[in-house]
Amino acid sequence: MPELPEVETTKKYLKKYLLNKKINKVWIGYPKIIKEPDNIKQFKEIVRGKKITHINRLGKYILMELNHKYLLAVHLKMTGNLLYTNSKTKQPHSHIIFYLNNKHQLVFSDIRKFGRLYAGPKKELLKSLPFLTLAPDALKIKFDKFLSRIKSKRGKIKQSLLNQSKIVSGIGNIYADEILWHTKIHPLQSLENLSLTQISNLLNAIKMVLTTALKNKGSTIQTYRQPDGQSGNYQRIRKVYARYDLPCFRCNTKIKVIKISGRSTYYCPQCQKKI
DNA sequence: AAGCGGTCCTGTGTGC
DNA sequence: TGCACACAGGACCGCT
Repeated sequence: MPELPEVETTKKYLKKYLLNKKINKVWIGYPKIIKEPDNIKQFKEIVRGKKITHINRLGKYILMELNHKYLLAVHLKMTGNLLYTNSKTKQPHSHIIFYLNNKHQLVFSDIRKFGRLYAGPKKELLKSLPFLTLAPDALKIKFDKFLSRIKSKRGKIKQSLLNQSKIVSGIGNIYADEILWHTKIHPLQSLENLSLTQISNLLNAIKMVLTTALKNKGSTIQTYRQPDGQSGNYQRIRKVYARYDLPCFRCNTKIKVIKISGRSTYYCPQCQKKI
């Protein structure tokens, strides 16, 4: 699933329903999901009996603060979901279940099992990888910082947007393509050749695309669901992602697809020219 | 520094 | 219909 808009949508929902709830019990069906600490007994000890005191987002991670002192962090990777339910029947692909003190459960489900959970003392966890190296949030960064980060790095724009520690954090494959289409920048454009105007347009497009996606509760291409099971809507208004051979909304040229570091990259060969 | 290919997994769609 | 293969919202790792 999930990039910043999907993670933020999930976070907002959880914040509404999970705050001040206590975790009574944890069920672990697939231990490899637990990345930190390395044994699941310790994981259960950290989490069990704790109250959820804050819920935040850091890049594509959801952070749940427990008793003001510990953190439970979740990365959904490609197909992970956090579902909030009071259903007694276990859904397929449920790997971790947190039983709460209000007859509800927080369920981590994930078809491909790439998602990961972390738990530990707050300060220590945030000082450890991968949290330590995350770039500023794509929705919060100011222009000066954005500019200086781009100017101090090299590489191609698409890969750079996907790299969570390079310029900003939160952008993934769908929104990188959407952002580049809106700014008319070719995905293989080098950072060093970006003009000041292009950099300014880029930041505006990042904020506009992510904010619009957020308003639409993210994109559901296949598996992303909000914690109540509902789909997002941004896929309906996307401009390029997964529109191979369809006409560009600006110029009618057929959308092309290429591979960039193994990821499908959609762009308009007419609007998005490389400099 | 940056860029690859491989890896972790399961499900779905396509073409023969 | 059956089967093989490519591909999917992410991100490490090891190598060049």
